[in-house]
Amino acid sequence: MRPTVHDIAAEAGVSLATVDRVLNGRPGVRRQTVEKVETAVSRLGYVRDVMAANLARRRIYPLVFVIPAGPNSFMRVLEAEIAAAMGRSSVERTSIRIETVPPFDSGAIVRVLDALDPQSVSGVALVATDTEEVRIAVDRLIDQGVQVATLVSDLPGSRRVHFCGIDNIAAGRTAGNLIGRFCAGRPGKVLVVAGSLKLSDHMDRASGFAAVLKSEFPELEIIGPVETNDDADAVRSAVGAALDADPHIIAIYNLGAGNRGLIEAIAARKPRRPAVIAHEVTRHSRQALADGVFDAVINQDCGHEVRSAIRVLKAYADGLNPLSAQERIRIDVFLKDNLP
Amino acid sequence: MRPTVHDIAAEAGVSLATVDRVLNGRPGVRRQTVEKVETAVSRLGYVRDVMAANLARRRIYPLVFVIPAGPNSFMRVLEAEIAAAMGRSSVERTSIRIETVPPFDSGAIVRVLDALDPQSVSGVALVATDTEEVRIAVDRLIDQGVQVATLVSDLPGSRRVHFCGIDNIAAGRTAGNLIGRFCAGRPGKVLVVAGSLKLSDHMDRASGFAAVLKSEFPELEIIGPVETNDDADAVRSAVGAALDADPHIIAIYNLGAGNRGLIEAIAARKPRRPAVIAHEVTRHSRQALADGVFDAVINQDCGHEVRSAIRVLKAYADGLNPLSAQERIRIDVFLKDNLP
DNA sequence: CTGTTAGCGCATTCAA
DNA sequence: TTGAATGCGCTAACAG
Repeated sequence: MRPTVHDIAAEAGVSLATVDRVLNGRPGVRRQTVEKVETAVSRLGYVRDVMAANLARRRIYPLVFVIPAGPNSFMRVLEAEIAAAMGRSSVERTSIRIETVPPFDSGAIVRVLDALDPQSVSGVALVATDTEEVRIAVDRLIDQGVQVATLVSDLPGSRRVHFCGIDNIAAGRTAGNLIGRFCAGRPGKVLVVAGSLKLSDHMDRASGFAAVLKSEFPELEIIGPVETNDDADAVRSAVGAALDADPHIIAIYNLGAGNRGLIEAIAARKPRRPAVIAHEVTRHSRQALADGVFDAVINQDCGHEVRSAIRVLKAYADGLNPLSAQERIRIDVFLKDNLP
Repeated sequence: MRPTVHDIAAEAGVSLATVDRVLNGRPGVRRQTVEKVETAVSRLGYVRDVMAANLARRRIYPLVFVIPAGPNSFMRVLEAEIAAAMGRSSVERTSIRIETVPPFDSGAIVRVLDALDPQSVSGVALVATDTEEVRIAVDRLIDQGVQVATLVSDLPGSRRVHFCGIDNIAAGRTAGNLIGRFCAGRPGKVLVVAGSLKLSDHMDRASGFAAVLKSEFPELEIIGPVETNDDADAVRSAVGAALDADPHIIAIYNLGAGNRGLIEAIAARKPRRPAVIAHEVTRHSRQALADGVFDAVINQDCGHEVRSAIRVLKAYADGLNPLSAQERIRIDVFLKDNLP
């Protein structure tokens, strides 16, 4: 039988309320008493029953997710995952709100962040654009006692408590490694397509990719990255133009969104067949894998990211820090055969 | 505010105890009353608070894991993950016991299964060998009301409630696809190494691999699978002999364990450098990826598998069925760059 | 600074 | 066949 607060109280010779105060780090207890309770705790090996605690506390965690609006399939999947989490909110004791903002619009993010009432929201998860004004807004929320985590794209230099996403440098390296092996020693050029270099995840992928090609596959030369703002039409014309202009392009790495445009540009230039790697499993990329248009897709499990964000935000709101192993998001590699 | 049993009781005009009886499907309630309660439930949209229920019930779930003993690194990692779960058992309300049995020994598995007291264990997870006697023992447990899930390797034809593992046919296909692309059209032979074809996961991988090579990479010819009982020394000599005997082997797929032997055999035959794919991230395979001896490792997250097994077994013990999306185990592909 | 007491939402005796 | 009362482990007023 594991020990309860009653056992601690008896062992320490104090009342339940005092035990509770110590356990929750509330003020109004003498040092002496605190220590008595703490020794009792460690002597009996007490661990609090979180479920009972939450039940008694009737605590709910008001959480806000700030994500880009627009047609980006990945972001829509992300939104669906957040919606799914809202469905579980009664059992997880959360109250989740989604705020969508125009993509790449730091000002809009800042406005949403600034409008938040720090009294009535315990945590915020946002897909950040990497700009100074967002950094300031995030740090201000932190100062107000709101827990903030970045989602998908990080905000380096800010004081966000956690980043729920993948190591994007490693993701870029992985893409580079795959492209290099798929080309198998054949020399040529690789077109790199990005959404926006104002996004730290895109920056990171580009640099990881370039590093691997330079050191391990020097026979491959990088063209780009060309910026498309994650717009499918822009991707289509950029890729089309590059392909038409340079017959030595034997591979393409799209490290941003707009896969639909990429697929169209390649389809229009059959039977030419570059090695292609893109990011995120969506309706389009899934189809492209099946059709043999894409060779591999690098993915982050956004369901996992959302669940992780919720766990992390709740934990920090309770003054605990989460177990890192559980919260690390994998860099998935999908071929057509191991698609989930 | 979400409705509670009190609200249901008031709405239906009955007492708490009656509501509870209906909710838990216990006998001793008139049809009339049952219906009154059920309409109240659906009208108010009541969902039971699982935490409060578990608190009141003081329920713990006695679980048994049956896994192979021996030096197989993957199994030792699996064991460590189970041990980690035991550490969480106070908060997860489980009581976990590990039973190790000699590898590939159906008789030993059956003995452990038969010795279980169905009254005092609510669920069993086992790494199954695919034989009739194990199937019978499992089905008998099921008949006795014990929930049984297979772990890592399935037991087709049995009535186990769940398989906690990957789709091994798809895993084999993935390996085939990667090997095919890494060879990039170059004709040659591929050596396939397996542990035991009495393991359904090994069988499945071999067939998936062969199917892809046949249909998509006909220029590659399969040698094997050679059986090694997952013994590293056996793998070393088998691979060494094959490599020495046939200079046309340009790739190796080890779909079983014993990676240490594989690494040694290849290292002894430098600078010959076949494309190599193996399974499971362990100390050895991790090092081999870093050294460039392995090109890719296909992995199943056994931490996820263990956690999933626990969730699933608990759910079935409560008469619920688990959410399939959360319980699907991914087929991970790791290069040296995206290793976790 | 410390203790008493009344719940949180649910399950479960024990009576009726 | 039904209901009243008690308690799970913990928190939070409210007193003292």
